[in-house]
Amino acid sequence: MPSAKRAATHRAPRKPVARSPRRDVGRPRGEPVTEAVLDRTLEELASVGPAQLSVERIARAAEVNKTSIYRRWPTREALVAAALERVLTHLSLAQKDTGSLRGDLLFLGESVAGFLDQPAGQALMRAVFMEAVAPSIAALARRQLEERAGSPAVAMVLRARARGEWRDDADPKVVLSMLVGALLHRVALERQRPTRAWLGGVVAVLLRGVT
Amino acid sequence: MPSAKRAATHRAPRKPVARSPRRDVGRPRGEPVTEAVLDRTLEELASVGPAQLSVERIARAAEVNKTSIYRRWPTREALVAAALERVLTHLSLAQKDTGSLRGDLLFLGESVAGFLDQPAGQALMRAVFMEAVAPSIAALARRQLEERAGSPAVAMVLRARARGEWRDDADPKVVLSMLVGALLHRVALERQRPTRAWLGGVVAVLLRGVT
DNA sequence: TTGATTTTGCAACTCATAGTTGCAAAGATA
DNA sequence: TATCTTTGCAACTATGAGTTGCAAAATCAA
Repeated sequence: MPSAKRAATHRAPRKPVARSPRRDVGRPRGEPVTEAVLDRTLEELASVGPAQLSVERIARAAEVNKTSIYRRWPTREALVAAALERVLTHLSLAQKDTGSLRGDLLFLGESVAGFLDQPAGQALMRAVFMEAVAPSIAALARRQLEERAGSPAVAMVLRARARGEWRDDADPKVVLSMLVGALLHRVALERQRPTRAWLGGVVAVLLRGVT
Repeated sequence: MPSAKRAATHRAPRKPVARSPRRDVGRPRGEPVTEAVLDRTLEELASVGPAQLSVERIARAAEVNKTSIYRRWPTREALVAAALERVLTHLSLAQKDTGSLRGDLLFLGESVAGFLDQPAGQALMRAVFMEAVAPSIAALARRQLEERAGSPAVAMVLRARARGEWRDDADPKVVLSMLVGALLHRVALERQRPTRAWLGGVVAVLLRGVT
């Protein structure tokens, strides 16, 4: 029974103000716990969605006590936000200079499609489309996505422009939103796999539209 | 205190089997109640999203007792499904023969954009992107959307083909998904209004890609 | 007007889950 | 070994989903 909340007996406390805990002593905070919980959260998010997500179920699945979750993240929303934030910070869309705009577009499309196929991608997509999960995290997601997806895309367009494959009046952001949007339509609305043949059709239209 | 659950005193009941209630007598089921509840449900769905949707709050907002809701729809999911189903059955995308493919595409795009601007459109979009709301209704939504959006689109493509504005190897469904997908990207991800200028940029790329 | 029939509001329940609290035990450092 | 922090555990409160029984209201038919 250490450190009664006031030690009301004798010897006044050294520091009556709330001191911040020092992190170099004591049992270390288990990284596996944090990781396991966030992983499970993502899986729940991807499978049942944010509406049916249950902290107690996550705790059971991660083999961790519920209190250990609430000690790290104050609310369910914060937990979801943390899980999504981790996805976002680890997100990096691959880019490659294939030598042709067609090749670059195909590569980018397959990269996005691959991400949307993972639990993290599913979870993120749902979160972004539902402001309600957590407005702040949805905003962050939009910012990060724009940033991460933006720079490879800009580079791609610059290369294409140098090769004379990109007309001046075609807005890169519009074209990118058409590619990604078509993928969203295919995956989330039609619930069909974005096959190579399908992606080829999209890229063909974009190519003619842009050169 | 009428109709004790068995009338255990005298005179055996005429029909011991459970008879279905006849609908031509008694107090009629209030249509305003149903309408108000579904309207409020859509608003809730559009504003706070399916995750935070509360039946009790809907009941308060619709000025109806909670039990009256549960007597019509057995669960929260069923309520959401009913609200969305009503949207779907009332959904009809306007179509118009403007005389040119560019005009037709612009009109279709603005029609979709207008729908996405309403609460019903917001609610539907969220539901479709979250299988978790109700798998069955999400599936229905996809089917209906394809059906409703498909036929105007097919007519549009036929007209364009007759005018020689549509090349044979361009898949109409792909092009449609690019248009709608770009709109989704713009509205849900970028959270920006699909202005006429922006829509013009999309249509310009599509036009060149398709002719 | 009365009786039969159905819907509605109301209040009181059960149950699951979000979130909290106090304490003892488990690890870690010095 | 002494100190410190994290963890598990059990018990708690609060809220909202979904249920139930009953009285009042509304409708039609005799």
